[in-house]
Amino acid sequence: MKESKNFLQTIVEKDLQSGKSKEIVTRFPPEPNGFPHIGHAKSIFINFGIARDYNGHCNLRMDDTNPTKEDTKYVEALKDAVTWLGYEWEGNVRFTSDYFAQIHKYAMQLIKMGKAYVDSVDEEEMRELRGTVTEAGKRSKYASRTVEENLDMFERMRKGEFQDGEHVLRAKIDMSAANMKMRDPLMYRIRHAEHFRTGNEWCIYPMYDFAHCLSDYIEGVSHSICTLEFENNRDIYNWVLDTLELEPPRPYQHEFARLGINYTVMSKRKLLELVEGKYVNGWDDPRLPTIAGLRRKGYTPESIVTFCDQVGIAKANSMVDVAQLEFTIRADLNPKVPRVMCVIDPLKITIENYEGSEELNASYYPDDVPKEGSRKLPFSREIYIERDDFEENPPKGYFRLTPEQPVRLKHGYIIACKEIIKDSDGKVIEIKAEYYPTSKSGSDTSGIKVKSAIHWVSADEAKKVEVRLYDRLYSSEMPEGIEDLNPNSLQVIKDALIEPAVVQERPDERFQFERQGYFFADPIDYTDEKPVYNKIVGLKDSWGKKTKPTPPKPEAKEKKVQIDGEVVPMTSEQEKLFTRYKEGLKLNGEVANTLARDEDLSAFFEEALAVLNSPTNLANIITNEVAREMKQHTKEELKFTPQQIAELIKMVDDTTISNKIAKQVFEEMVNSGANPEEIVESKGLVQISDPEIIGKIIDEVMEKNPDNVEKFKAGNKKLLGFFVGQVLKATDGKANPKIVNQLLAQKLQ
RNA sequence: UGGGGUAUCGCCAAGCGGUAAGGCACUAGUUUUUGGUACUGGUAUUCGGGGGUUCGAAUCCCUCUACCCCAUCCA
Repeated sequence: MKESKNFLQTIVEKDLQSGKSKEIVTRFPPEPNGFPHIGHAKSIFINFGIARDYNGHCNLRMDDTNPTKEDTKYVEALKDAVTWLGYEWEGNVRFTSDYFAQIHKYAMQLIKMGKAYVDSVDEEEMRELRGTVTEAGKRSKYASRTVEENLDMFERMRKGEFQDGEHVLRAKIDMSAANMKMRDPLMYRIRHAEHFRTGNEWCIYPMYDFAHCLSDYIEGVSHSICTLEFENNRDIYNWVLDTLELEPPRPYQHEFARLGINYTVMSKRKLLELVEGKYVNGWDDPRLPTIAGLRRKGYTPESIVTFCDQVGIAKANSMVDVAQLEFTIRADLNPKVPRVMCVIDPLKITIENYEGSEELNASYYPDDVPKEGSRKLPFSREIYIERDDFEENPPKGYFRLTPEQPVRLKHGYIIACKEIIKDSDGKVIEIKAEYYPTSKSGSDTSGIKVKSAIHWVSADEAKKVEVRLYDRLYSSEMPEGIEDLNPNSLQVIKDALIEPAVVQERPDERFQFERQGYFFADPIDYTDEKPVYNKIVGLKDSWGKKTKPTPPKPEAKEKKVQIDGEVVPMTSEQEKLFTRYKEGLKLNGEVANTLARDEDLSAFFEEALAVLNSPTNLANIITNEVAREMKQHTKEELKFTPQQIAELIKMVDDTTISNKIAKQVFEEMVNSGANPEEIVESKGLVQISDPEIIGKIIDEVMEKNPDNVEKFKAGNKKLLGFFVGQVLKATDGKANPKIVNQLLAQKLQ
């Protein structure tokens, strides 16, 4: 776990501490109607991760309330994804369909409570009656059906007496609710369809909004974590559980932002389009962000979990850079996998002064990877190197083979170019070279310095393999559709050449092909006759970056010019109040403005003012602190009175307490409703203004932070705030900050 | 045009009235028989804009702006 907590962990800890939750129970509740992708991985990571972190448990539940879309093959894929990522669900896999009978009972209970009714308008009419975002909706005439009628109708719905769409069960909430979701939401609809688990047992199916909260409740879920788009549904979630008056403990819903990654797509619809349109080769195409695709490409579950951890969990919609994902797989594989040599685009080299052959001993791992293992590497007169590793007219900074520049064959000898052979088109087809017999790796006495070591394979012993080079699926950072597809996202190299040990010994399934990247033996197409390797990710390539600079990222978007909108004009009433506050009471214009525009605030102010004639200080605390409390709570919930605020400010006025203490006292008043004077007395909050006492504390603080004293003296004036903070902390906030500031400025000179 | 959210570096993201964490990316250097890795440094005088409160504001208040979600018998 990272050091900093995410907001869900904060909530969980708070709930555990307050006793709101006795035990942490989460659930991963996908609808089995599509293949899981890395977005699901994030949800799995969050739900299973939180359960693990707080010694709770996590259920795997298939939210199978819509029989027309779901299928058991998706159930398997989902289970597989969870297991692959290294998590275990509690008990059996749960299904919402397991709870159909119970959910049905709850529906009947709601009907009996008069909180649900059978509606019989058609879809179009229902939409009209629902109203719009700005206009209230209206209830249909069927909303007035009696409990008996509703019970009877609902029973007949269940028995299958009606066609799809003829009737629905709706919650009776509020057709004029500002939250559209609360305008009598549907709870059951008729669907004469075969369900993949319950078959034809039911012909009515609960809607998400009714089934989800109850399923969570039935399973004893404590924290129901979902994505942001369900924020509006939270009201229904709570309404159902509250209205049914279910025994505690009950679940609470919390939302986080779904994962977005650039250069790819995550929506079910777009993914389906790619697969069905054959733009990719099935759900496990390595270019896809599906779990199956990532897995086939060679990603490890560890790297994906790490990725989820690194990108964090928050409520801001965001788009993570694929580079972050690529980093996690490199970091995971680097210390784990063997290094081998594979030439993808071969160029023949004949070493003219070498006769015979030999076997070089080569470690699978570089010195900085503490793993054991080596193989024999055949070396001979004819070898292949990467075409890129020779340049007749090298650019500046080129370290590889050139007519003038020798290079080391990794694990082998240093060679130098003698002659370049070209075909009729001028293309280099072969290099005649010579080697330095004394330069053998490990026993080099030649004294020749080379700028780099390149990979190679021996011509006779190298094995032909297929290598599939994958690049990002889309060329656009935020792809819209198939027109943004990257035409070069897949490059199949049929005849790459690999050193023999890799396919003969098969020491691993993942490798680093030296200087090229990480590769994975394709789990499906690989055969001994035709080995196939998928490129997982390339190595970081700072040379490639220099030579072919990627199209410069659209440069830092300019700071948007902010246009001030129009401020709503004041009513004449407010205008009058404003003038009185500003002119009469000499209040700051902004403060007067805030006060005048808010009826509750101004009323509160007037009452306090009647007790204490200190308009400025009263207005300040009321437009700030009191305003905050009034925003967060209803008037009835407020535990403090205007008179008490006046009392508080009186103590500020006569310098008994500082502004800072006043805020502390106010917090206490908010919580306990106690009198300010009592709070000050019982907590001994009287302000310390004695320069001698404060001076001593300052000395102590300076002694404890000599480096910061230095920094301050060196010119880091920001640190004054740090010192003030330390002194205040040492006095529990009681030191008079003005005096602290003065004294500090003197002492730190 | 209501309601619900969100805004901190190129991309993520901590922070909850007292010195602007961290990761990716970028960049400079050291090590290196991978132009890899590792290591060391550099990267936000400023938190969407403007005001206000305070000794002190990314954090509290007011206001404006931008983006996302909501009017499926989908989830």
